[in-house]
Order: sequence, then structure tokens, then C-alpha cells
Amino acid sequence: MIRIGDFSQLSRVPIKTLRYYDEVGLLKPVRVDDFTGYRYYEHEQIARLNRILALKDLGFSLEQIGQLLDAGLSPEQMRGMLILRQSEIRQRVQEEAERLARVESRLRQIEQENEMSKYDVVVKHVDAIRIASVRGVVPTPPEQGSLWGELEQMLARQGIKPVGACLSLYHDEEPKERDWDIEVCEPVAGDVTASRGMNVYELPAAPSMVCAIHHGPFQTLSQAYDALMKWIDENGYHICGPVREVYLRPSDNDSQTDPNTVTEIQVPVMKA
Amino acid sequence: MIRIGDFSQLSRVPIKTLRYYDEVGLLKPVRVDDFTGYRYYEHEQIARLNRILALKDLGFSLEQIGQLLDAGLSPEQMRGMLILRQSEIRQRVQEEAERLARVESRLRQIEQENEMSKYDVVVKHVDAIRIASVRGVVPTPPEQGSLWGELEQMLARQGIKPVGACLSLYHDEEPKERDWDIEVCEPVAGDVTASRGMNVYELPAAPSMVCAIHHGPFQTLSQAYDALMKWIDENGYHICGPVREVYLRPSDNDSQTDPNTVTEIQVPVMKA
DNA sequence: CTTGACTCTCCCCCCACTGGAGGCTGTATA
DNA sequence: TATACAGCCTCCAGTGGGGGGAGAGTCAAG
Repeated sequence: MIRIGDFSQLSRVPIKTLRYYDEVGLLKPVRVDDFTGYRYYEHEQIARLNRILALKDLGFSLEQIGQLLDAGLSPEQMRGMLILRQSEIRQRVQEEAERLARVESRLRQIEQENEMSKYDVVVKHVDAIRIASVRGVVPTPPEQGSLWGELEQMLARQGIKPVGACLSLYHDEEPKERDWDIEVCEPVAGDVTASRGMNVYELPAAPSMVCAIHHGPFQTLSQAYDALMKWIDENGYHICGPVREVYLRPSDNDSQTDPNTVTEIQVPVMKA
Repeated sequence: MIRIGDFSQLSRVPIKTLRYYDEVGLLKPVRVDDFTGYRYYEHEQIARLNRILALKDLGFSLEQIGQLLDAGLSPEQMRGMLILRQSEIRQRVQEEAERLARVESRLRQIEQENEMSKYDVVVKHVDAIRIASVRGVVPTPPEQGSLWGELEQMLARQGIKPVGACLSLYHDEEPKERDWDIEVCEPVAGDVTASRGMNVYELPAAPSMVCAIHHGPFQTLSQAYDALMKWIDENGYHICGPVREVYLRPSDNDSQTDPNTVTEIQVPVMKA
């Protein structure tokens, strides 16, 4: 019969931890004095404790360890658990490696320019959105106003009000001089019927979108694109779909010059 | 003035999170209605929020982000923080990779033997211990009893009682047929004076010890050594110091055959 | 009998939220 | 004007794996 302090010294596991393992039922003392509450351990329990430490080291949670230890698991079950863990850890390693790449890209950027970019580039998941849209070809992006006019008109005719920020999709694979294939979209909810020229569908979710917020008139939007494209290049992604411009705060008068316009550029990407 | 729900939709950050950022002072709404408590945001704040997300993505804690954002940091400071992060992440990546190696080694073991080893191998840090010891050459390990006799006698003469489990150090670089260089040690506290033949000193801490618990008589201790050596080999470590046997529960009569003896083998290692 | 080391329970703390209860507020509709 | 109902508020509890400390009881040696 060993008291908790000695058992702690033998096993080099903190007393607090032993009490915690008792509490969660992972390692119960062989005897607990009814009157004093003192915990008494046996040498045999060091083996179980060591097994706990080993499994913890492999990255299992205490709950999983409890199940593993008490379930009298077969080698096949153990194999299954380990393979599961393996893939989880692999993913973790990859995530951390990507994070590292992002930190390094940021560092390089500072080294080169000795200043911080105006743009904070972020990778995020974007949910599916139900939208109404009009797609067409216009000479240059600033001339997409006509498409917006069409869309607004058709939505107004159905008495539909948009829910959320509107956006444009740029369907061209690469930048062009003239004749851009642009789809202008308004998020909608509930029943909206498509009509000639207007599509209603669900824009699928994008698992990873590289995004930046541009805060200023459209005239300077290209700076944001520059920052984004540089980032994508440096972090080893490539573009895998139409770029979105989300108009977080469109201007009431002229977004081309209004300095209070806020726009988010979203580029769907995949790891190269 | 945007209400929290719309701001949440625009930024794709959950409402709960926005409220939390308000609470911790990371992103305060431009106005909070005194009467209703409603939070009101501005479009400009999306930029700050995006910067928060970007820094979070680099792995900074919210507290660090708060400092980074509010301290008006120079590029040099930012560089310093990033380099710090970089090394932290690198270490994390390496740790996870090592963990992965351990999982894989465990998997291979199951594949090969289709059963689980009796021994759970664990890497741990071992603190420095102050010990009294007697070192000598004996024909074979089971014959180290004479060294123990000497040590006990000298300690008894000083009225010293050991504190904690005693241990042996095996100083030979490789296993031998005969004439082992063994040091038998008792942990001690306070003032103990060395005498002829008995050393008193601090056994230095070992940053990484590969350990396994053997539960059974000394006769079968070699199985534990086999398991340990195999593990060390498979995980790409190498031995970097004298192996320790820690007698967690020595037998009162004969440890050679007593099945209740509990011994821990500790092998100091380094990554190859 | 006293001292000091040991142990007990109980509570709060960490991080970055998430979920839920219960109660206001604001807007649209009947 | 009454009533839905969506949106917002605060407060509380919980996550995992313990760490730190208070206050009180217990054990063994001198």
C-alpha cells in the first residue's frame, strides 16, 4: 500500500494528475480509506499508469485511453484506432506546415518591403449561398452597371429583397483587355422564380477561399488583387474557380471613387 | 451603423465570437446603446476583424493579437514576433512528426506480431536526483548484491535513510559476457558525507529517457530490454548514457525469482 | 503532546469559444 | 393596436487536462 505522494514520486506523475485520473476513473487507487479519504496504491498500478502515459503520448484523449484500457481490445481494434490517430496526426502536421508557410511568406514580405501590407490575407471556408443572378459580357468591369440594373429590376418585379451582401463572379480564366464574362448576384431567401435572363440557384460552398478586404474606391482595387495573387503564389496554391467580389459596403453614389467603399475579394483555391 | 447579425454575416464570423471579442477588448463596436445594449458596428471595422483573423491564422493567441494590434508595432517588432512564432511552429511540427513515428512504430509492431507488447514504452524527462553510490566491477549483474551491501552499510553508519526508489547505473557501452561496470545508487536528501568507496553527488537531469516498466522477476528482465532496444531502433534514437534500472518495488527476499518485483528501465537517448 | 509533513476536498483559473435559458427590442403583419 | 417572430441582450455552464491555492483533517517522529 503506497500513499499518493510516494506513488507520485515513483511514477513521476504529479499528485494532482493522479487525483484527476482517479476522478475520471482512469486509475483508481486499490483502496480509499472510508474515513480519511486517503488514496492507497499498489506497485502493480504503475504498469497501468505507464500504459496510460504511453497512449497519451500517442495523442489519445483520456477518454479514449479509458475505453482502450477497459475494453480488452483486440489487436484489430487497436490497429483501427491507431490508423485513425495516424491520419489525424498527419493532418495536424500538414496544417502546421501550412501555417508555417504562411508565417514565412509574411516574413519574406516584411523583409522585402520593410513595411506591412495594407492587406491581411486570410484563408477561409465560405458557405453555400442561394442567389439570383444575371450573367453577361461587358467591355470592362466598371461597366457591369447595366447587369445590376437588369437584376434589380427583375427582383423588384417579384418584390424580392436581398439578404446579405451582393457580389460579382468573374468567370474568365485570365484577365482580359475587353469583354469580361461577369455574373452579378444578389443573395435571396425563400421562393424566387427564375425568369428570362435571371438565374436562381445555390452557389456551392467553397472549402478554401483566399480573401482580402479592400477598403477604398474601386479605382485602387487592383492593389488588393496584386497582394492576393502574390500571396497565392508564395503559399503554393492555385486558383480553382471564378473569383468573387463581395460588396460589403457599396457606395450610394459612385463606388469607382467613393473612398468609403468596402469590398472583399475572394479567390477559391486548391493546394498546388 | 450595422447590427451584430449583419456584421456577422458580412464578416462570416459568428455572433458569439464577435461578442467575445468585444468582451476581451479585441474588437469593440463603435457604439453600444446605453439602454438596449445593442452593439453597432461600422464597415471600417471589418478591416480590423480581418487582420485579427489573419493573425489568428498565423497561430497567435487573442491576447497577443490584441497587443500586436494596439501597440502600433514597427516592422522590426512584427518581424521579431513572427520569427518567434516560426520557431514555435517548427517545434510543433517536429513534435507531431515524432508522435506520428511512434504511432507508426506501434502499428508495425501489431502488424508483425499480431499482438500487443507487454511493454509500454514512454519517453519522459527525468529530473536530477541527489544520490549516494558505490561503483564497482562485478562478474554479472545478478551479482551486484555485494555493492548494495557496501552501500547500505555506509549509509547505515551515518544513519541516513534513502528517499525514493534505489537504482543501478550500467556504465558499459555495450553488453558484456563478464565484468560489468555497475554503480548502485540510493537517493538521499540533506547532508551526506562521501567516504572511501562511496560517492555522493547529483545525478544530472535527463531530458529524454525512454522507459518501460518490467513487472516480474529479474530473470525475465531481458524481455523488457528487447522491447526497449527495438523501440529505440525503430524510432530513430540512440543511447547517449548509462542505462538505469530503477527498483520501484524490490523484493524482500529474492528479486531474481520474485514475480511481484517491479522495475523500471530507463535509457537516456538522443535523436539520431 | 507537539511539530511538521502529508493528504483531503473544494473552488477558481487557463483558452477560445459554444450552447442554452430567460428576457428585452424592433419590425412586419393582421 | 395587438401580436407574431426574428434579433438582440446577459448570464451560466461546459469543453480538456490539469495547476494553484485555501482551509481542514491525518500520520509519524521526537
